[in-house]
This record gives sequence, structure tokens and C-alpha cells, in this order.
Amino acid sequence: MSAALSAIERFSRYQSDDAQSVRPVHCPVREVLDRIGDKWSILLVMTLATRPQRFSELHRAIRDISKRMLTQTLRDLERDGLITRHVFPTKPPSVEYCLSPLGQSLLEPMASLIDWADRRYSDIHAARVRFDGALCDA
Amino acid sequence: MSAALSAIERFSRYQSDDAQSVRPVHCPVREVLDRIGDKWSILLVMTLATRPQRFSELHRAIRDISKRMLTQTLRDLERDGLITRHVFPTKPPSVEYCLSPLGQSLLEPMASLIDWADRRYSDIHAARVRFDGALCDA
DNA sequence: CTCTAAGGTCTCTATGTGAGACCTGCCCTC
DNA sequence: GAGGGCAGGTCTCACATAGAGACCTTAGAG
Repeated sequence: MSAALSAIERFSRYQSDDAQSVRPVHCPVREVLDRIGDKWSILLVMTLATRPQRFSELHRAIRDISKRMLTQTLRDLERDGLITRHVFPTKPPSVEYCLSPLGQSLLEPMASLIDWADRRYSDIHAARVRFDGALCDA
Repeated sequence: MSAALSAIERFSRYQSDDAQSVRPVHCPVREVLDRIGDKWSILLVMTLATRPQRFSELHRAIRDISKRMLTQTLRDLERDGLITRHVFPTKPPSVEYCLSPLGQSLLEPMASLIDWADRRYSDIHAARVRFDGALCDA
């Protein structure tokens, strides 16, 4: 818990820069959220966690991502050094994506989030049902 | 690390249900990501971590969110039981948002992500510059 | 000769997001 | 008593992003 507190405190220091400051906030949390906080990044990193995979394997694993977004998200993750891309000169060429060490290092914090999701999912679902029920009554 | 491994394994069990299955995947990770994986949710939860805050305080703390999205994201977080909303009958009425116990429980996993963001941000930035430089050469 | 497969790109449309005007009630000042 | 401000929103419009699905290239199988 004290770990949580210190992280939160650090975060709020970034937040608290005065509104006068001309330069926009430069909060690493914001930057990283912008990167991995999109719809597919975390899912892709998680999927690559077990083993390197090829484009179409990934597409099969995450059936509801479009090729377009798969390409783009992989490119962005590569750009940020979280995954690496290897082209094998087979015919037709095959491309393998795998986590870089930096990407690997993301697994542990992500795991704790997944843990939370697993344990708390039922609570969230219950709250949602309750909320919608209350709306319906009103 | 073993914690990470077990979470990843659990995650991949959800992924591996066969494509034949008519019912869509029902992976808690997906559901929770859909919820807190949007642009503003994590930021709001983090901002409320230090203390309960009112609508316009939140708006000032996160200057680049529109009122529209602030309202909507708060509503969704409330719906999922992560925050609570109290209206005080002052004139004009003021509304306070604060983390529920469920929301509090999210802080610890989130803190580890923030920790990661803080420590690794410079690596990501470096990778990005390298990638863009390579593009420019080509 | 056609079909499939890999790893994409391209175009078109649907959905999400942001800016900013507006609303309601009350208090304050002029 | 007319106007202005604040609180917490809602509404509309315009634009950016995401998804669906056609298409491309090369090569091997039937």
C-alpha cells in the first residue's frame, strides 16, 4: 500500500503544476497512458507474452481487431521499443513479432492489473446491474 | 515474476477458446480493459486518489478533458462502482466525487503501472527517437 | 487455371471526441 | 431590477479515429 501511496504522490506532483505554466504538462504517466492506454496495445502485449507470434496468429488470437488496427498498433509498439519485428525471407515472407526486454518489463505491472480484473470483475458487473436497475426504476 | 506468469497463463486460457464457439469470448480482462482502458478513466481514478473532488476541480486538474467527456467518464465509473457521487444541497448545488472501496482497490495495481511508466519512460522515448530517425534515413 | 496463404494497404463509412453555446437557480453588484 | 457570475451539467456541430472489407503481390497446391 505504501508503494501505491508513493506512486500516487509522484503522480499528483506532475498534476499540480500551476495553470499559468505555458508549457503543457509533461507527465510521464500521461505519455505512457497515451501509448498503452489505447484499445489494443495491452491486449497485444499480453498475447505476445506467452510466445513470439506472427501477424496472422495475432489476428486469429484477437479476432475482433481489424487488420488495419493490428498493423498500426504493432507499428506503434515497435516504435516505442516494446516489441521487435523480424521478417523471414520465406515465400511468401513471414513476419514474427516478439516482446523486447522493455516489453517484458511491462508484464509484471500488467499482471497485477489482470489479477485485479480477475478478482474484481464480478463486483464491477454487480455494480453495473444495480446502477442500470436504479435507472430503470426512475 | 511468478505472479506475472500465472496471470499471463490465466489470460491465455481465456484467449484460447476455440474459434468455433458461437458465444463471444467472455474474458474479464477484456471487459475490464474496455472499461478502464479508455482515454480518461485511469487519469480520473488517479486524480481522485489523493482526495474526493468536485466536478470543476477535476476539470481544472485535467485541463484537456472536455466537460462532455468528464461527465460521461464519471458516469461510467460510477456505473461500474469505482466512484461514488454525492450531491450537496448548497446553492448552487455542488457535487463531490470520490473513490469507492472498489476504486481504492484499483490503486495498488495502478501504482505498479505508474512506477513502470516513471522508470521506463526515458527508454520508450529513446526508442521512439531511434525509430523515427531510422525512418528518416530510409 | 484457379485457389489459397501471408502480410499488408486503401477506401468508405460509422463511431467517438472535442469545442463551445446554452440552461437553470441563486447570489451579488450596480 | 438588469446584468453578471458560478455550479454542474446538456446539446449541437465538426472533425478525428476505428472498423469492414476489397484489393495487392508472390508462390505453391490441386
